Amino acid sequence: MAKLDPQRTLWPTEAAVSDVVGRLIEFWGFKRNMGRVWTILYLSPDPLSAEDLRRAFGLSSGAVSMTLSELARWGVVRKVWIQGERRDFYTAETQLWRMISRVFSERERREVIAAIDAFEGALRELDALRRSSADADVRSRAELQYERIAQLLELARLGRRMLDALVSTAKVDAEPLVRFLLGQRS
Amino acid sequence: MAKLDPQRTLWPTEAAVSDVVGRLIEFWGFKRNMGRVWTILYLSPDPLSAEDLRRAFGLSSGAVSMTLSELARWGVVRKVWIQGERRDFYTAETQLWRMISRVFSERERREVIAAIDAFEGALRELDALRRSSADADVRSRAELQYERIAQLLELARLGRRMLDALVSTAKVDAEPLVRFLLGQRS
DNA sequence: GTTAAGTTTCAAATTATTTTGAATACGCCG
DNA sequence: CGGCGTATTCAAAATAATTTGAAACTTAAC
Repeated sequence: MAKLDPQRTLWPTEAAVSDVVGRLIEFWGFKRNMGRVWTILYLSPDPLSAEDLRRAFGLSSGAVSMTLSELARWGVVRKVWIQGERRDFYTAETQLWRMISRVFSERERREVIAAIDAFEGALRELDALRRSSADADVRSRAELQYERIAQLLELARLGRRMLDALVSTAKVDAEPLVRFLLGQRS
Repeated sequence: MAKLDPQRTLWPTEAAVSDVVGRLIEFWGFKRNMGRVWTILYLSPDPLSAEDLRRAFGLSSGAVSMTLSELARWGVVRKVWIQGERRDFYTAETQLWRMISRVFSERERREVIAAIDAFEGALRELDALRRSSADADVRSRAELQYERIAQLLELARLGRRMLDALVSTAKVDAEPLVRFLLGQRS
């Protein structure tokens, strides 16, 4: 019914771009197929069905289903209703910046916060130790470790601030950050 | 000979911190053991031998050797000579910021640059296509893809600028960047 | 209510990564 | 040179991650 043009085979540029995005994303800790599937949706003028994607990459139906639902969980792909079509169709989120900030705020932030907690806990224990231990060697080792872990903590907090800045910037508009970075180099 | 105190067993804080760093680093695309080993070296007052590390984590000698040489390749761990000791000893790079910027500049940058190249190549092809194709549908699809890939390219370039800023900042001193980020939030 | 197209799930198979440990290489010392 | 203590390498084993495909499930249409 919908005048979709379910392309059978990928254009060379589509193949190349989806591949490079897949690689980038894999490097980033996601599955390569997530990047490839997202890219094809992103480059498609119309929403595509699971079947279209299956054909495009020669994946199994199961793999496509799982990849799509994972992409949906990250909010980078959406299901869309198409008038008079039985099957589901999918589109990519096209606001790149929003996409990235969502992932940052959900995933990276969680990791960094866990690290911060662990560092803080370790600092507390080492502080107790350096005050209470009878053994001078232990005290001095605790001292050193305290200093070093404090450094790690500082770094982790910097990371958290960066993520927060990125995310809150993205909520409004990417421009300010972009402009800052441009300025930085000149 | 050297009055090292090759601890047999890790302190709880060492175990906890090395674990969390391992996780963070794994998340970042390195092996967990790289993070754990680096951390123990970082928290040690004296250089440690491969054997010390093997014992600390219960790894095989092969694994330790490989982990250390990988860490050395990334420049985050160094071999040190110890007077009158036969075996090799290792210390961690303690300048965290320098460490990170080295990894960024070598690894992330490579990836981003590859992506930029691929995007530029795709844009050239699509440009040719939208000018030359006889088929209006093809032209309009090429048009759309051109726009979208241009977005990706812009993003990738932004990423490259961020990495460059980070790295060049780190070369001198992390402070400016830190201060900027603090300012950003206030 | 039944059928059929489409989707999701999940255990098993495949594939990729990491670890082991024995063999080999290295380097120092007498 | 030869022996000893270590370090490195690498094929095989273990483990982890991904993919498959068939069965179970959902939902729209009749």
